[in-house]
Amino acid sequence: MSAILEAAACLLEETGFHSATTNAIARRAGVSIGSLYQYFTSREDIFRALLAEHQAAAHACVHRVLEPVLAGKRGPAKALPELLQKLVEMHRERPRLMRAMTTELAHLIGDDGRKQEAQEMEELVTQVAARLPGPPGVALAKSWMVAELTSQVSRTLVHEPPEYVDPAEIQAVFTRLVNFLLK
Amino acid sequence: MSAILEAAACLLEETGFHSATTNAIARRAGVSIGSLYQYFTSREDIFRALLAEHQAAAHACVHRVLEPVLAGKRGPAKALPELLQKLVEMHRERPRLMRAMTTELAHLIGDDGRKQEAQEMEELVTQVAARLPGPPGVALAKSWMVAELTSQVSRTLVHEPPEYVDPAEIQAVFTRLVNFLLK
Amino acid sequence: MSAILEAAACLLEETGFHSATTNAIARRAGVSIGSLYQYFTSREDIFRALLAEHQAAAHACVHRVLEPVLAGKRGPAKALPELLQKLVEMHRERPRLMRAMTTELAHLIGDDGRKQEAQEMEELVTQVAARLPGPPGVALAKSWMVAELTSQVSRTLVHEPPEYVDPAEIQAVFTRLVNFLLK
Amino acid sequence: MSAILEAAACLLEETGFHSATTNAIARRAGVSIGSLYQYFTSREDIFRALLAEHQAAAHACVHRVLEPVLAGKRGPAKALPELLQKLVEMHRERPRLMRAMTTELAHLIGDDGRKQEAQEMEELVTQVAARLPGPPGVALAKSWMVAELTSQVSRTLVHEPPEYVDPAEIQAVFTRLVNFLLK
DNA sequence: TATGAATGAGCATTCATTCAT
DNA sequence: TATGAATGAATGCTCATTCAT
Repeated sequence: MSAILEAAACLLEETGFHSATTNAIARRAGVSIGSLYQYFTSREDIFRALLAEHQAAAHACVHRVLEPVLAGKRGPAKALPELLQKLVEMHRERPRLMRAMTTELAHLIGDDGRKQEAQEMEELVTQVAARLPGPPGVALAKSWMVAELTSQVSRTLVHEPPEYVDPAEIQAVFTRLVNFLLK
Repeated sequence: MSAILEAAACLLEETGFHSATTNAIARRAGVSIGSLYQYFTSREDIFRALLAEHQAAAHACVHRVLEPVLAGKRGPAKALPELLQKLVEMHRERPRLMRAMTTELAHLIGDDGRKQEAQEMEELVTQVAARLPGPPGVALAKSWMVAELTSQVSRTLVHEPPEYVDPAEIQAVFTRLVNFLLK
Repeated sequence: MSAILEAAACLLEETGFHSATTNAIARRAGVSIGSLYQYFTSREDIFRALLAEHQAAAHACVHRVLEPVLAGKRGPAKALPELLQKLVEMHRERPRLMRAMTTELAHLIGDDGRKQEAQEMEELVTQVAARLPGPPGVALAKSWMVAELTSQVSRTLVHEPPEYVDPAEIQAVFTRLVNFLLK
Repeated sequence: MSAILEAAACLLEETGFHSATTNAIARRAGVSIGSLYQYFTSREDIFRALLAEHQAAAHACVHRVLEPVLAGKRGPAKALPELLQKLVEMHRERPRLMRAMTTELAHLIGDDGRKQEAQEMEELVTQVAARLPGPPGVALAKSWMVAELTSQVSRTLVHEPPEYVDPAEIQAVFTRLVNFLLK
């Protein structure tokens, strides 16, 4: 099963979603298509599983960094630059695969998937907001904005790095921004 | 030709990329497939044209708002909240189509397309940065960050609006952020 | 009209029957497809005309050499080596075109075309046989055999020249053969 | 696989290359198009296989008759009339199919195929020539000429039989010719 | 007479999926 | 449980031909 997912991931990286046919995946995984269909109900199912795997990894990454914050043991303004760093590292592990997931597999995320992801984000955003001073509505907006910023910047930094901007300066500006919003 | 593009757009909105077959597009556009292939060299070509049309519209929108800024007649910190507003409006015009473009059509944007888009953004970011006080490297990073934030927030606000956050507060926070960075 | 035929011939030479589409022929000939269909009723019609043109040329070639023979002014055994030579020269003028005609256009020669060609050959074979000594049945068979041999050898000599055989020897053997049969 | 080839052969015989579509072949063979493409990579591939099958049969026929000649157990002048006879019989088995192969399928024989066929012929011609008296160059030319004559006459005798010539006389003339050249 | 945009029947081919072994 | 040959619906695309201008 994980062999199948890995095969799908490799083909995705190497030649794209289009040419990652079920037969190709099975061959690459060293199993028969019959077996492939014993573990996955359809081609989409395979890629959705891949997506879920990635999402889980991302969540683990986020939670690992944010746990001390949620536990009140660390200020969010301190943690977020580190989170950005960790997310960048995560994307950099298999950049082509990561990119393929957000471009070629984006259409597989149904409304359910989107809703679930939104809910998980809501939880985090809300909890961080709760630790912020000021009116709750404002804190929520700030927390949400930081979340958006972090995910967007981490992705862009890996997949469309702006060559004309110094990454260190981006980090610095990000840190100042986070301090401005979350203090 | 525009009838074909419109047909493709409608099908994309209604039933997705997958079912927007060339025959379906032609039928919807009221032309024969033969004619369709007189104007477009392939199915992909149609959708790439659609993408280009959208990109052009987005650029027009951005330039309209930013022109006074680039001309030195208006401060960027003032203009950006308005830009956010305009972008949101643009996305809201045909939200399903807009969404489909970034999910189902994302894989059609080749490296060339990405490069071109990056270049156009670089130009804008650089010009705005030039009007900012402080060291150029920092100004560049700030300008870039605002650009990322604006595009991300405008998209999310339309396609995954966080129900638990007050949009007005988001706008307010965005404005404060922009003031913080671009002043 | 001849411009169209020439265009068809060129495309046949250069890229084969398959890619010699009516539109390509018209473009190459510098006329519109509409005009093309004013002169020819169908694509096949064009190529059949080309074939007929070639056939006419071949017949002219044969008759030019054989006329003195039919007029009793020359012995067939003398004339045939010359005919072989002339046919080879004809094939060599545009070898690729000639070859394409016998491979790619062969299927366009319907039963009618075949019948007509056979008739024209019959006439010639019969007339030559009439000038031959011996029983008529035998003379006919000899004459026919020489005709077959000449057409086959002239074609092969140009299109599949056997590198391991000396062309001069082939000519010599051909001459001896003709002398053996037609004297 | 052979069912597919047989189906292709039948359709070729009955309605020609043009109407022998892949779907028609599959239907006639009693398999799905999917299966057809499991055994052959393309439509052309099917017909090329058919051609190869025929070529193999022809070679078997030739070798069967010529083997004693090559082994020195029989004179070539004796064997060739028999070879002509066998080739005629071969063509007569499925004349329409045979004819279709040389007209409708001729364009599928690429330069490689032609080269290979030429080589196989060279081998035979050379070996027969080696058994002939006289200078090698002349023997080669004689041997080649007989080969050309045999293939041409056998084909024509079946597909364009000259009604005005007595087949028996043709055979007789052929025999005398062969005796003249190969003795 | 010339034009060329429009037509659409028709074809080769793909690939997710099934099911008998 | 594993296999992989067989399936066939579905699709992108071509190109000879027409006809209004």
